[in-house]
Amino acid sequence: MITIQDVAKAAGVSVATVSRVLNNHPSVSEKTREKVQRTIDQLNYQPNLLGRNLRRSETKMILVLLQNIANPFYSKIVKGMEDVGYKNGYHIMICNTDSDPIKENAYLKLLKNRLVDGVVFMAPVISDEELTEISKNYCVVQCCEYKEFADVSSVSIDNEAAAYKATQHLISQGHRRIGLINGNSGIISESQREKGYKRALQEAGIEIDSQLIMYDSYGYRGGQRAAKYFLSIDKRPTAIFAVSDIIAIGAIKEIKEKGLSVPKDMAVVGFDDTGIASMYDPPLTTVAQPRYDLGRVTMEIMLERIRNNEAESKRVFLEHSLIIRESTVG
Amino acid sequence: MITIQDVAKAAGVSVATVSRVLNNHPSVSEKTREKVQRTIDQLNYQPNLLGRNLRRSETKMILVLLQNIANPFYSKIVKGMEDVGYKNGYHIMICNTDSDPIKENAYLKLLKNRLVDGVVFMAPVISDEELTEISKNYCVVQCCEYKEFADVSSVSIDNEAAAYKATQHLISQGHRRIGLINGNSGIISESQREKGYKRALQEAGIEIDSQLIMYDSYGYRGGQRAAKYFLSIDKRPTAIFAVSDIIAIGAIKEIKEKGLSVPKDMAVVGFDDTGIASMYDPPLTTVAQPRYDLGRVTMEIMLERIRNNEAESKRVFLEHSLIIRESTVG
DNA sequence: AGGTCATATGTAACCCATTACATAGGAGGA
DNA sequence: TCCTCCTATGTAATGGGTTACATATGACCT
Repeated sequence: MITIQDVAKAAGVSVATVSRVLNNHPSVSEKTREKVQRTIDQLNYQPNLLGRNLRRSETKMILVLLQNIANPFYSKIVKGMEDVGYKNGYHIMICNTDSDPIKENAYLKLLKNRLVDGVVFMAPVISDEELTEISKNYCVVQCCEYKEFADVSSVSIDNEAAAYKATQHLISQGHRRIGLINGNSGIISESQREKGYKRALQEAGIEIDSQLIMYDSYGYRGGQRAAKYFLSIDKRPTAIFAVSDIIAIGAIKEIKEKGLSVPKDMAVVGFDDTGIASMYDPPLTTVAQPRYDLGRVTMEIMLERIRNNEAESKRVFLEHSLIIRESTVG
Repeated sequence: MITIQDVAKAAGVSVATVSRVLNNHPSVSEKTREKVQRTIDQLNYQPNLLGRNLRRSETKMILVLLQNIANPFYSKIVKGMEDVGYKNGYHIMICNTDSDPIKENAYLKLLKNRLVDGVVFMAPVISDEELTEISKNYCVVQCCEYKEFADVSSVSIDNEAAAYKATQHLISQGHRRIGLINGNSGIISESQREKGYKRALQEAGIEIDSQLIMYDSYGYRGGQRAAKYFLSIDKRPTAIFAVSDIIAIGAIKEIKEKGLSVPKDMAVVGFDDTGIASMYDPPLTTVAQPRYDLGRVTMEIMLERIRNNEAESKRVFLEHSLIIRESTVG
């Protein structure tokens, strides 16, 4: 392996000068710079970042902890983070936690052991207090899901307002019995979306019927199960608001399988506007999150925090929008 | 920051002894070990991995280069890699290349700069020669897609045989005019699958009609465009083999939109058995790859190579299977 | 000429953990 | 008692950069 020493010797200068050339330090004469650069090129020298990282005590790596990359919701968010990181010389490291606290903890070691300069939590399972504590010593930002009582920056949409808008849309289509298929993993968006759903009903003078609120796992099967239940009850709903596209699609599949039509017999709204929403049959009405920007802003806040460790934590909410497609409008 | 020096001082031993305790070196007396461990716990000392990495010249990180994590095909593969890596103390770093040679090259710097111990290519854009060259000095494995003439280990399925089987299935359903929707990105699976498609036709005594072979970008739109074309030509095909599920779904959407039925008017086969295949309406007949195992085996070969740098490169082919659903069978 | 100052470069400490080698101290045998 | 050998521990070199500080060189001024 070629080291800075080898380059220094070959170029007839000291390692300090080579280092200065590598880092574009101004106090190197043009002549020397050229000579050193030529030697670097000749030897095809690549600085060993392990040495640099140790000395600088930084790695220019950001860890992104998400539940599972299988979730199509994440891809554009990660893209936003990557683009901003890349521009600033940072690399992104994506890791699946499977919402397993043990795994999450294992990855947090990378932070504590200085192998990454910061961590983005997409769905923290750690407690509010621990998260706040970690944030005192390390750079942490939350994206989309966040811990309400943790004093740690977060970037998300206003889930309550988004759910309110989605439910209102169903009401405006004449629906009075509207089912909610919520997740059951205890993340903050669930309770916020339920609040928005309830507020829309209340404001429209519709009584909240706990029979119409189902909790199941995120995913296709959860949607199928919930829809099956809704179709089985006495006064079945005429519309469903599902807190994710995949849940909504599971529900639609179930409804169609029963020989019913979407949206005529049952309207369905999803959430996230993942790729499948527009591809499905019928195309899905859904709440679009500004995914790229969620990632972009998250990374901007992260870099700000890395540069100024004293930066105050903040909550940022980005705009969402309701995308109306054929699953709710005949 | 607490260093090994602090621990040594507090415990009244040398740094060497602390290091030995950290690394479970046998030549430490039980008494000393306990004393040091107590101090470590008391100070909540976390070894700085930057120091360790520099000294050991390894980072226990593996870089996985894929085109884009948005592709649902990857998630289980990555899971397989992670599980094996995790068990062996390795972390996985996922990076999107967008098939951009510049980005790919930038990430390869992480390898050359020693920031990762190895690289998995899921879709190399680099040339066969360069790849072979890199593999001489660094640990590299290819997964799913690979460079045919690069002397670098790879793990994949037999794409030719899989496409042969898929096409044969359509033939067995009585189809004689079978369209192929292939990708146009030049990866090896494209030509292999086309070969398999052609072989199945030839063996069944069906003439190959170049009118029935379309090349478009991977993705929903590509599928739609190709289907639109197939529906417009004179002697339209009665079945389509698409080289990815998303392409197939784009095609189905287009077919249904024209008021035709799948599979009655047009049967469709996809590839990969991604989640959407079973969720779609109709559920999609597709070729399932052993995705978890592809990842698992890839990582096993990687670790083998890391441990024994002299290990020979090899090509591993895992079993695939055709999953028949309603998009081809009434 | 002598002094001041800026520029360019070198020397060596430093980041933190690992480990080869050295050594102290105790056990056991002659 | 003296010697050998083993165990436990310490000392210091090491990995590859970065950078504070020291110094050499030369320009410019009086």
